Amino acid sequence: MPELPEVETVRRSLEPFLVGQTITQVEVREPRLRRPLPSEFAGTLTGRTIRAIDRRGKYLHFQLDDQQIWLVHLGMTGQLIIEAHAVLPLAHDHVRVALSSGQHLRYNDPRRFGLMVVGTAAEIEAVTKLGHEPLGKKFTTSYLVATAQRTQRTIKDVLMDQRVVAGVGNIYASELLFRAGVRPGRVAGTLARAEIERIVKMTKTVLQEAIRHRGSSISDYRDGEGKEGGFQQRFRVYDREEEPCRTCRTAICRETRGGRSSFFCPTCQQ
DNA sequence: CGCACCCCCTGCCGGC
DNA sequence: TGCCGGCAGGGGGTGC
Repeated sequence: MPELPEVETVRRSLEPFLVGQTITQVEVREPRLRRPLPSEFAGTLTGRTIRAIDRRGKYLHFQLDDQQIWLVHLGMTGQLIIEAHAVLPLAHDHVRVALSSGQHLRYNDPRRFGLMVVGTAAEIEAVTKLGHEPLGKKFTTSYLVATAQRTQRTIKDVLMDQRVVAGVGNIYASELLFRAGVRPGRVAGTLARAEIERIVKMTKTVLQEAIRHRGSSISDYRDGEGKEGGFQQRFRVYDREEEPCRTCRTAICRETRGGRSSFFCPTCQQ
């Protein structure tokens, strides 16, 4: 569910509550996430202090003592929610963390597509294998042109490949391609440089705008305090099949490839 | 190696 | 009302 803007919003919302806190107790109620949590997971986290919270792509990095990183990926339905006090476990609360402040952090994830790993930076890198940050300086037109030229995949598939650029998912891929005026099904290598340039620019614009609106809440996304985002009200194409394009009133089209939907305006996008 | 397909899991929604 | 199929923001493994 959560893409870069949602993960960044969660990071910002948790930061004031968690940085400087020591983990006093960890309860694993369901270890069967995308990768089973090892038996030593709780012991490894207990007693450590959270020095900072960083984000890389759709992953959160809780920086701990001794160069260790607690890596968290929210999958489709994962939530990290801070509670002022211990509360009774809710359905799908798989991991619960008590903090020195007396507050508690719940990891709730109905579909269990999320991931947690504790390890060094090198170990985390081997797990995540991410490309450039879309909002960073290295994500440039030249980089995306070069990447697009050595693949037969569609531009949307390339943008959603986390090894190419880290953090774009199904919603923002459709939204940024609308703004760039490029159809999601175009083969990446056939795009003109000017089109790639618009795509790179709109990737940054749309992600920044979505962060400003605290992400998109379709059904279950919430930030660390349980608050909804607002960017879903600004979607131009995502989940708007048959609805009029906000620019030209043409009906928005939906296409499915590999089980995932793409949305676009057949008039505004070539 | 690149890519298409299928799977993982639960919940919800629409149609019959 | 109830059941069933399809779909959902994620990623990974397999086999061609």
